[in-house]
Amino acid sequence: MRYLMVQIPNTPASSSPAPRSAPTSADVARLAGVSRATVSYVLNNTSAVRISEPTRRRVHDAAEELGYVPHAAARSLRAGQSRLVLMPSPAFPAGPLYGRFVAELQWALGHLGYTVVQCGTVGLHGDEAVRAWAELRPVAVLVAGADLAPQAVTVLKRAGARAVVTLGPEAVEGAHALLMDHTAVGRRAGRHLYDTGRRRVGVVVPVETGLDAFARPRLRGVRDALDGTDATVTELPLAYEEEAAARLAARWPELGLDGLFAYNDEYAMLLMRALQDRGVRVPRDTAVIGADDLMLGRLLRPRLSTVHLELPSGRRLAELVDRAVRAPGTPAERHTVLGTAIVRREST
Amino acid sequence: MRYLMVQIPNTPASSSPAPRSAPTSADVARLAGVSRATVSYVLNNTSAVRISEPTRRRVHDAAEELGYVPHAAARSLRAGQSRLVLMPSPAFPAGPLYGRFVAELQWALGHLGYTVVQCGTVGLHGDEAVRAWAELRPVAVLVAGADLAPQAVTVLKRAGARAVVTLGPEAVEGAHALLMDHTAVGRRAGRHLYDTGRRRVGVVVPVETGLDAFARPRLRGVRDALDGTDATVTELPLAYEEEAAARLAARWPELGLDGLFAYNDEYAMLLMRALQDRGVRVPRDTAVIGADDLMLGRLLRPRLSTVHLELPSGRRLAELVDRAVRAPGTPAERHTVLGTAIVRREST
DNA sequence: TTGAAAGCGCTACCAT
DNA sequence: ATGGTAGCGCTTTCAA
Repeated sequence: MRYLMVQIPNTPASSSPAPRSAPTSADVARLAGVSRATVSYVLNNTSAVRISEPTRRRVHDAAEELGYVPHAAARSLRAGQSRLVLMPSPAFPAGPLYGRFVAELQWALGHLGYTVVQCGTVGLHGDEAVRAWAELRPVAVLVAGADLAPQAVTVLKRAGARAVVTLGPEAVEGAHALLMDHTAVGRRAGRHLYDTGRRRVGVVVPVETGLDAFARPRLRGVRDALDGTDATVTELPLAYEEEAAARLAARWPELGLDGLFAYNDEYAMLLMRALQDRGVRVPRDTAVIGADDLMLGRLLRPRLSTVHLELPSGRRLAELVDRAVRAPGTPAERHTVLGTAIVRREST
Repeated sequence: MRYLMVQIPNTPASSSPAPRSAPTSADVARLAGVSRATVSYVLNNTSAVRISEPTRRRVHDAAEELGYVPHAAARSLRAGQSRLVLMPSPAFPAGPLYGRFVAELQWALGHLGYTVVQCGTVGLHGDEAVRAWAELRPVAVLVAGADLAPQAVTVLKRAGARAVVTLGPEAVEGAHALLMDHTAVGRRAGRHLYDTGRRRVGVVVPVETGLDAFARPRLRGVRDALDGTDATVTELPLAYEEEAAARLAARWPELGLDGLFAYNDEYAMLLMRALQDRGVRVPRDTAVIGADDLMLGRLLRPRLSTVHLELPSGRRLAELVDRAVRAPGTPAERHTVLGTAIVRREST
């Protein structure tokens, strides 16, 4: 292998850009004694062009020697398209369910050659947030939760997003939708409580902002399930705090409820504990069911019945994204993807 | 306001770049009847240049009319530096503690003009992952957990990262370190158990990969605290599964332990439940203490004693990053940032 | 006060 | 099989 003297790279022509030392493809070309074009061909394995084996080796060696890492921004600027998939993190604290889903999705999209990044939204108004996302020119945007205006989709698409996908209770004009119909969760729970003989059903609705998008449909699902029966539905606003749960539990006798759908397993644990502390027997006096099928439900006594949620497969979603990116013209798909199943344990 | 005919932007000179329609600053300039330079001056509020008020208005109006969003990649290419702060998400499922910390940090860095993104690491070997990060040319990288080779720091710095910060039990050569000394957690727990009269102490060590970086130091902390006393320390490997906990609980009589530090509140809940199911009385037979001070600890019966963790303030970390970015020459700082405190409830 | 133009790093077209 | 080169969108210097 030959070694050449290498110039100090990036001697700034104008003084303003901060001097940087990351080796560029020009540096690799110089060291390998070839042109920048050849470097590009070799490192990208361009099939339309044949490069001789010795040249290939020289380029690879030079790249390794310099620790060359391509510049994604420059590449996507030239390509007119990035490989970036943007996932705004939801406003509410994400549970393990969502965490696993994201991990699986990142893995699948990674294998398809995309770079997935999550970005926060805290402290930005809707418009600002969407602008911030659009500045990154992602090739696709996946939004969990429902807070996306149709206009936002337009902005993102104009900024080059070839796929905008929402995961949430409602579809948005112009965007692909993975509809997670949370009324189904409520319907399952309501139906289960009814089938096990409960007639005065309370439904916890968290007061925490950001959870509304899920809590409202879950409540409505219970109403749907019990509509036209002799059962009643009582809405129970609840903050995720011990004191709030204790206050609610104190009112339990006057509420006279014999069934409770607690929004999810965590709120169920919170309220069930408060109820037990007040002497309410579960399930005899009041049956309790949660949702999400978290580990903690199995550890409670009585073991918590729950609505198991089947989130969409990350692999399938990755394929949807890839398809949409490759054929951006196709109309927005809508899939209903939320599987639900009752897991009956001891609390109902 | 005047309107001009606007050309179809981005008529591709060569056919290869995918045709795109995002308006550029040139489009804004055309519509406003000024040069691209003027557009840049106005939209960036460049103080070195005075632009007349009417011109400003025309530019702003044109930008709004077109829905112009600047192209971050082009900007950072020109600037030689991005505003991107990269946070690789930890391999293990992140709890609410970490979630709040990240949210606070994003907020603080956002206010300083940075764009924070989290990127996954699943399915990539260490080298590949670091390369993938480096391609994005982040101005700073914040790594939680300990899996960062000194060589990785070099790669990132050569790729333009002006600050590499690790948050974890160990410092890495060349990187700023926010040292979270988890032995302190173990020491607190061990000391507390000893002070409350326990002498045969078990310490849960999760078998889940990725947790080792925290579990080992916590175990060592307990050993440190009890070293030279008449107390014994028993290491208890445990998977986060009911069956594993039941198996461990079945061995409890032969283990003869009167104190337990369960790694964190979740493992504490898991094992405490299994112990109670086998008739072990908590705290009488065995005292149990967790860590992280999660809500669920307050809901258990007996209420779970725990080691409360004080994570570093997001705002302070944001300031550290900003300082490091502005003055990249400064030597790596090391701060010890993990506050710990015993929260004694009923389980000890 | 504004405009022309260079060039950041990269890739793909068209020569050689 | 390789090299020259234009140009992606942006900012900033220098000139007008």
